[in-house]
Amino acid sequence: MEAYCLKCKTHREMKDPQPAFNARGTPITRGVCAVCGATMVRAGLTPAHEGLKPPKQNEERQGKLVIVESPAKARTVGRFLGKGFTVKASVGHVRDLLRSRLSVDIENGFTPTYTVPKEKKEVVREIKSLAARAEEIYLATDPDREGEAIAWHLMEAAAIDPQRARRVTFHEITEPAIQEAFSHPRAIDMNLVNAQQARRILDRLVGYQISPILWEKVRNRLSAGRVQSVALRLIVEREREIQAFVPEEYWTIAAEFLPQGLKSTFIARLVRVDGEEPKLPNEETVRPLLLDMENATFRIEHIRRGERRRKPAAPFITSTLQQEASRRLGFTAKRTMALAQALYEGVDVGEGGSTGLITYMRTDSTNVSELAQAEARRYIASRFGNDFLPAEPPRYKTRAVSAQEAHEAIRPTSVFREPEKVKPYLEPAMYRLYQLIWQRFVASQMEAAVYDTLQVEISGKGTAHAYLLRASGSSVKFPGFLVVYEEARDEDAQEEENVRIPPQIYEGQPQLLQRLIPEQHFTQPPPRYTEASLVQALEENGIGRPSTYAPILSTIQQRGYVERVDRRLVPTETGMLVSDLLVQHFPDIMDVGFTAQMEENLDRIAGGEADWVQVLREFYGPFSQKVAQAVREMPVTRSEPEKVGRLCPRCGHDLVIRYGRYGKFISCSNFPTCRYTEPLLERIGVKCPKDGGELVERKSRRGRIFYGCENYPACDFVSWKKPIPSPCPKCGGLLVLIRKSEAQCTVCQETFNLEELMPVTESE
DNA sequence: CAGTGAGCGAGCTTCCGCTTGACTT
Repeated sequence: MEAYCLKCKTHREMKDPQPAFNARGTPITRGVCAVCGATMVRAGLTPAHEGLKPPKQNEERQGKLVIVESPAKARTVGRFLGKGFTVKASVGHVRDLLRSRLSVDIENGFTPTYTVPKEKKEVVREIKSLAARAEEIYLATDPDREGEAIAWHLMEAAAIDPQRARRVTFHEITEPAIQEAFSHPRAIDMNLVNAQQARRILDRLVGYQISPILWEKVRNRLSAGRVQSVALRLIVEREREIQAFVPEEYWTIAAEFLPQGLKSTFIARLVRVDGEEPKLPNEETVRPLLLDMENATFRIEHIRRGERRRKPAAPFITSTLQQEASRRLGFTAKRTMALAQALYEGVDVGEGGSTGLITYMRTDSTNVSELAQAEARRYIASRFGNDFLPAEPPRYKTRAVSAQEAHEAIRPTSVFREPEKVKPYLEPAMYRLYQLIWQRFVASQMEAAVYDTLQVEISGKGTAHAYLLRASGSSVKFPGFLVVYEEARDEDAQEEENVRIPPQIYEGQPQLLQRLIPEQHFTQPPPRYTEASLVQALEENGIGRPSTYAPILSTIQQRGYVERVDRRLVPTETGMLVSDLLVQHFPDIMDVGFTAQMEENLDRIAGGEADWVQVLREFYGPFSQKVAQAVREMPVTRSEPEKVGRLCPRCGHDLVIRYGRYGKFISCSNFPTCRYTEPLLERIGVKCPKDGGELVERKSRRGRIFYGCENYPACDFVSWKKPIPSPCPKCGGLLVLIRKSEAQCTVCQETFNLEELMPVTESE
């Protein structure tokens, strides 16, 4: 008998043919290839099958198969379900459009062609074989649009009979939630799946039709997309605001008073002159007021005592975790997510085996399971006392409009695993992130902090004007959650006024003016985005998802649209150019409201009120017009590659700077005839301490920047930290930057402030 | 992640979202 051999890729003779039935009851013949020995299967009924009976399916099939998305989740769910259940992970999506092709048949109702990518073949194969033998199949992927689509793709790719596919969903990995879910299985919701398909196809059309225009008009390898291009636009627009900003001078006046009969003073600020808010644009307007105030008489007009309650922040979701880890720990979004992933997957903390320390880290929900709330309340009561326990567990509203709330908030899996207890088992960075998550969660379940507030108004009578000054202060009356955690202040936020005011003051009390404090200020431009504040802006507009915030930041930097300078995102020339071109030719897609509008349509598809093909059609009609117009009208700004000013040592043509996958490099302008290349080395204007050669910026194999001598390999001087031109004032050694404005000597280890070192700061 | 340190490359590129490895491209 002949059969097709997968290994030989042709028909071969089959050795040892055995009649059998496959898991679905189809008659087959199994054997081995006579040439290569690989296992062969050939379908079809043969005379040899006579007398054999196909296995009775329901007797053959046994056990229950459950599929979730994440392997770590599979372990936990497996523990709760116990014997009789096999829990497998799909490890995310199992099918997608090809990367190398559009894979969308626009003419035929936007029909997508899905493929199982190479790295997912094994997962699908295993699930397929388990599903064929299982008595019951539960698709327990995440309870959101993507999860529903993954369930459907699994069914398609692993040949699961729709009649047998039971869809179950749970929003938290707790025993009651899982039991509840399994008692109410349902069919796959094709409306939800279609909403996801519409999203996927729209993103593919936008990305794959706009990007090539940029290759043609601007530069190769550029990209555009519904999410990344709007993120870029935000950064570019902020930069323009900063560039256009004209600082305005203004002045403030504060006064230090000694309350009559007391010994300690306090400071109040001037808020009214003759009942009006004072306008103080320059020193000329300030001086006459100062002269008049110096001889004025002051007394306390009004004292307002009050109480202010401050509630704890909600437990973390992905965006707030990234923001807080950036502010407090200085982590990039990427690093935060890698550390959180490790905490989620589990660490050996001496409890036998590996223990998952936190719940899932890609979430947009602040919900907390009742079990975790109850546990936190027990912990708080025993550790801090009942005063610190609110009457009811607090509920936190999810801010983002487009939140899908498929998971819980990010919290420790048990509050009883205190940071100090697990510290010995964790890397320092992991420990610090765990501590942050633990503290934030415990605080979120605690009582509000209570402050005593005090506001004092002081009136002043001068010869020319009447004055009103104000001072406010507060003191903690009951710390509440503050004993555990306080949210970090944003670097860009205004300091809240808090003045120490002597408590024995009273209304009508005369105040002796000690001194006047005039201060010159200038209005400030809005700050550049940090990774954290950009993520916040994206989230507020419903752009991107928890799983994509960190990758988006990487993409716009990799494309050369944006650079990070001192943790701030600064657009490059290319970034500004591309953003402007896209805004001009694709104003709809570049609108920050585009995603929200798309989401509305997706919701209508999911709710059965709209047809997904129709939604795509309505989008694509106008969009394809814009694409055609952009192809025709977008100006070509492809610039000639910049000349280096040297000639190619091999063929004598000009050397030019080109952009490769890993950034700029030098090559011959006569490419492809001449293939000469060399790395582009940027001098930093500092001489090598070893041989006096120029120091240059280089990149390690892993992409990190370091500084070395241009004479390498003859000279092997290297430094991770950036050397600066001025020598150590103490020993003359080489100084390197250890912080933004601090340098350290590589010889005597002395540290110096940059300003005291260099009257002329280095030019960037 | 922590420690890490000197290539390659170009024209064949690209999207967003879901998830981990397998190893640095």
